[in-house]
Amino acid sequence: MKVGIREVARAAGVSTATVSRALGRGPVSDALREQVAEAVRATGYRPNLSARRLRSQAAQTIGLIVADIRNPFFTAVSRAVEDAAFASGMRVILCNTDEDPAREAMYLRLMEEERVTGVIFAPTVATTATLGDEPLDYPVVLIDRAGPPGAHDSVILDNPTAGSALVDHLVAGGYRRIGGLFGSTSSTARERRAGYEAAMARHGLTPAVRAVPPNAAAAEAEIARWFAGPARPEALIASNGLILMGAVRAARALGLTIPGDLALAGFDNEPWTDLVEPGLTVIEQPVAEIGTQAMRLLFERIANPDQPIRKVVLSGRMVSRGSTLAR
Amino acid sequence: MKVGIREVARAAGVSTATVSRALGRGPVSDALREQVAEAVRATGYRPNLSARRLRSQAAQTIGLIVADIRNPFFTAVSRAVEDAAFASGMRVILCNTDEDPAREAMYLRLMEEERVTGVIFAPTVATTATLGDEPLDYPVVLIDRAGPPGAHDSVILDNPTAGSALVDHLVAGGYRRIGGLFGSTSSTARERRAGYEAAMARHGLTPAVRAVPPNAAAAEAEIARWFAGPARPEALIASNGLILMGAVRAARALGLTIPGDLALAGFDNEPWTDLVEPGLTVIEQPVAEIGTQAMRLLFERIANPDQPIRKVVLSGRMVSRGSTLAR
DNA sequence: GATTGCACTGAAAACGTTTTCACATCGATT
DNA sequence: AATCGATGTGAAAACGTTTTCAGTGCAATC
Repeated sequence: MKVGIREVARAAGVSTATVSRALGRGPVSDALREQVAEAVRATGYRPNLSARRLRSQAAQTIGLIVADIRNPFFTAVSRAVEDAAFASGMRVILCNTDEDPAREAMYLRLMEEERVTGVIFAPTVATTATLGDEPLDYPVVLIDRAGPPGAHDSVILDNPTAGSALVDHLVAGGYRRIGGLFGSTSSTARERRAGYEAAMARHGLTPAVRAVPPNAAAAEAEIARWFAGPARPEALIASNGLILMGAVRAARALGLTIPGDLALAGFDNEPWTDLVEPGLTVIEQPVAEIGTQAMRLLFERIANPDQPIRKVVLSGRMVSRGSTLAR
Repeated sequence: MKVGIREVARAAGVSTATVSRALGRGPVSDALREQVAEAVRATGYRPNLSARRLRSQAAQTIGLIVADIRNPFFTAVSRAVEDAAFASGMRVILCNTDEDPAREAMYLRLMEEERVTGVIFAPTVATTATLGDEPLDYPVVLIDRAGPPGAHDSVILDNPTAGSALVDHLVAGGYRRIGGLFGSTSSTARERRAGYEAAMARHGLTPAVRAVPPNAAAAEAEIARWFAGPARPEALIASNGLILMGAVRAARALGLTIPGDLALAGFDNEPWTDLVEPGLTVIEQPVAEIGTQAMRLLFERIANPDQPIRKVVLSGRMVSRGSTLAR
């Protein structure tokens, strides 16, 4: 038999309004509050969250839209987001887009139908361009990837600086022909590439970049093609953890020693990067911080919808390991 | 201005009932169906899913409760679950318990309040014991970890066989003093341990097991203690990917060569296990299959609540690599 | 002693849908 | 020609809460 607030009210000898107030925070006398608590216990009542959401017009739900939860970067961020959400009594709906703009659009629409409290979103460049066009009816915080300036709050890494830092590090180690392998779908990759190119120019070196879909297999294949040609780099910078993994695989497959034949540096200080031999030099991203800051921005935006757009830029930390040993 | 089904009905010149039917699958003439579609387009109507859920008593939501999404095993499973869910028009709420029975209980209750369609759950042993006590009002499919027999559908690995297989493999390679490092919170670890012990007995060897919290740091520390003592194993079996990683770190820290000083084998064929030198011998779990099978079981249970309890046991696949090279 | 204000309570409306029920309409069957 | 069943439609009820509105009682104030 189904027990609703009605049955609780009857059991406690009060009105449903009083039950609702006793359960939430409403002005109820201590005596009645205790009666209601007892009635809840006796009846085994569980509030129906759909009904609550409908009436109170507060979904208490946030959407988290990322490329692929299996990317450890997003995994870590999502964990932080979920912790923050549940701590505030909110649910999280997780969506994987596989970097597909059509799926991004679909999920953005779905979030509208869910009447979500807000969305945390890592968009592809394609979607980024159209993001400002028609306003969504929920606040959005962009993570990892920047949107058109001034349209949405965002929390991202200082990508240009990080990209430059890797170049500087490699140059200091005596490397000159430094190639770059960057993801083709995110603004993040573009910014890292810009930092790479700026640093290369500053050092009087000619950049050599290739863009790939951000996954290990694509990166590995691209490097194989690259090394089949004449202009082989002596060092390689990978714009994220998946591409970096592809690079390691490619080096193994080609029989290249690291860093002797090819120095390697990249992004994302994933656990395996110091387990391979030699360890990989990476820019570590403050993954948990990105998630919690995104939630903070979201909550503050909700509390104060008209405040100016904010952009939190976090610094990466370079972790220097054997893969970029000075030659 | 807010647009509900009411406004659409007015725009289309029909009743709200007709709009509802035209949007769902109800008997509506083609002419009106087109009128409604046009009105929806014109008004920019988006259905309110909370209202729909409340009225139709179908949450179209499934809960996924795991220890920690950052464990690559759960990451992969969750991705498969989410793909299957969204393909069926369902939402997924992801919950991390950190192996804490209190949080498990909390989330199980929360799922009740969400009136979820069903739950996919990887419980700790502590919760497993009490799972049958009070019936939940949604169907549950257990993954990775078995519950009390006959209480819930489940999809798990053939853990005893997998555990035995690793022992057999090591014994065939000439190893005798084979230690086992097993997680302390899951029935899975227990089953793998049982397989390990059975195989050891069969080979006339004395087992040496230690239980640890299932994370890399704890495993590493335990191995350090182990090797500080007198009875050092010459091979080690780790009951999951995190513990295996801890084992590798410990070996590195202790300056042990693999497999010379210590052979290593474990579970979960994560990408990094063949990037370390030497590659690690592991039992690969069909992670995506586990997720999709779980969803299938869930859907079939919903369609037919009274069918007998089912248990899908999947086989692991041994991937033999350098870490268990014959001595 | 009447009035004000505060703290609490219940009846009923509201949230935005789907579903039930009743009723037309119409072609096919008796 | 009357009846039936199938099909399409609208009015209104229902889903389970929260919130509004209108009190009620009681202590404090004038």
